Amino acid sequence: MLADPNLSEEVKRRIAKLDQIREMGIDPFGGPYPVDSTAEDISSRCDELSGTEVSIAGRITAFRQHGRATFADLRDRTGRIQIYARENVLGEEEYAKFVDLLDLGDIIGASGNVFRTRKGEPTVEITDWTFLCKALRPLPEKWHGLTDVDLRYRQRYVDLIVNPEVKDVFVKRTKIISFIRKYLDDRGFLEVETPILQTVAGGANARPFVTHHNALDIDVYLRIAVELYLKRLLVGGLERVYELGKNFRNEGIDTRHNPEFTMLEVYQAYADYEDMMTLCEDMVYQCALEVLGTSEIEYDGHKIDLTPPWNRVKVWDAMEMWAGVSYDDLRTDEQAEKVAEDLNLKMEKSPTKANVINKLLDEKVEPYLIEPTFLMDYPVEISPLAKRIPGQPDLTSRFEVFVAGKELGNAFSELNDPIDQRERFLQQAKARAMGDEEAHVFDEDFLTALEYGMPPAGGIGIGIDRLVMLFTGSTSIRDVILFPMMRPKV
RNA sequence: GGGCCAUUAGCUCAAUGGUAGAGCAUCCGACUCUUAAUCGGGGGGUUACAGGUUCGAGUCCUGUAUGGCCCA
Repeated sequence: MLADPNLSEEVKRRIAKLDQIREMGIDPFGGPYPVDSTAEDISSRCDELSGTEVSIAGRITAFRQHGRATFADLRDRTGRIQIYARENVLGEEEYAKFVDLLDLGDIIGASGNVFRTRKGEPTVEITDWTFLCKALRPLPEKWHGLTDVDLRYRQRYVDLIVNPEVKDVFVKRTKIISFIRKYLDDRGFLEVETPILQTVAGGANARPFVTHHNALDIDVYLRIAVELYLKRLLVGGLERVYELGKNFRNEGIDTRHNPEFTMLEVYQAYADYEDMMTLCEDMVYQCALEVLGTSEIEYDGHKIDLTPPWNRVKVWDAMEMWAGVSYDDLRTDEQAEKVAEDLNLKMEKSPTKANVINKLLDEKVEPYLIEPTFLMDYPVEISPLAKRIPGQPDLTSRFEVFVAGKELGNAFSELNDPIDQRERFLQQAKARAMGDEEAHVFDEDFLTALEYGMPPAGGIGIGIDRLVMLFTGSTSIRDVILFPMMRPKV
């Protein structure tokens, strides 16, 4: 940085100040500081603390100078507090240091006495202060903050400094995740960790990232789901397991997709997809009460009540209602092709029965599911890991759950018949051979596991980023991921 | 992948094809209860990048880069 000849005047000025500060025997980058209060403490207990000495630390975000007295804003993790420096309190020399050496963005430690100004503002009149870190770059404008979305995502640290509401989103995110852990732990679920580097990336329709292990000299994939590993644990007798972690899918980036995202998967032996519906609606509802203090959320102009029970609609009923297509119209690939043509569907994949059904749901059904809704009983062709419904072998005990037109989760009664599972994998292999790169890969070891016997189970996957979007009113996934994927700047 | 839009001072934004500006930040001066403090004065620009048209381009054209929105 120091070698860069194109430094702005402001940065040059601040670098020059470093020497000045050091010459005075002060370390501009400080050390530990004995903090005993926070901005929030002082604001909320101002009258109680009035006249007592407090010690605080944080970043200076505004100055209001008045000659021989200066007000400044100091931000710490809890918020903003006003500090007041007066020449006749600090002495001429210390006050001059405060005015001349301190810049917006610097981090300081300060101690002084709490009081309330005439206008009622909780304030610390400082008697002593020290540099904890000199900032070499200036902060963005105080009023508009940083609005350039490109910069906000690339330099989230600046975004967090100047746009306080950004932090609120991520605090909520953390609370949501903590709540989910507690909810599941309390019900006897065991949190586990399964491989992120996998030699067979299964459990979902998606293209994986490929990397290479040098010592073994083999390509490995970053996981696209944890499903097949968690079900191996059901075989092993871990009857209630969950994993909360990153999945990676090699796909485009838009307002709903980031190549790495956070997923929750839960498996419960001796349960089925009905139990997963109950778990899903209850967990999300309780989570909203805990984190938001209400079960009513507002998202994208919609008022949505998360109170159970949520709507339950069968896929084929929804198809008839929204797309005007019935089960009998879509029995074969040939019929599917005709439907795609009649409805003028723009298919990016070949118009097979499975692809046309997916497309119809995507375009004609899902966007209209605003109230929390379980869309149930998916066709077997697009549900290769779900159990068939007894007496209706073309359908599976599977649901996807939608809120505000967005998919929040996917769940089913887990297929535990190893022979049927083998056939499903073979079907997927066929689709793969036909060029569908997102079709499931054949996993022989998973079949071996099933052959040892897996208890009947319900399983659910919930997209945590989507849930956080819903709870925070964010319309872009990038607003709920601290460091979203960005193309590198040259 | 396609279409549209954006990119100008550290930040937020202006500027009929004709001298690149404002607010905040910064610097100098005044000011001891301000809070977007106020008042006076100053400095700061490869107009994203590379070409082209033109007497003259921030502005028009072509391409590239990054981002956003919509479509697929």
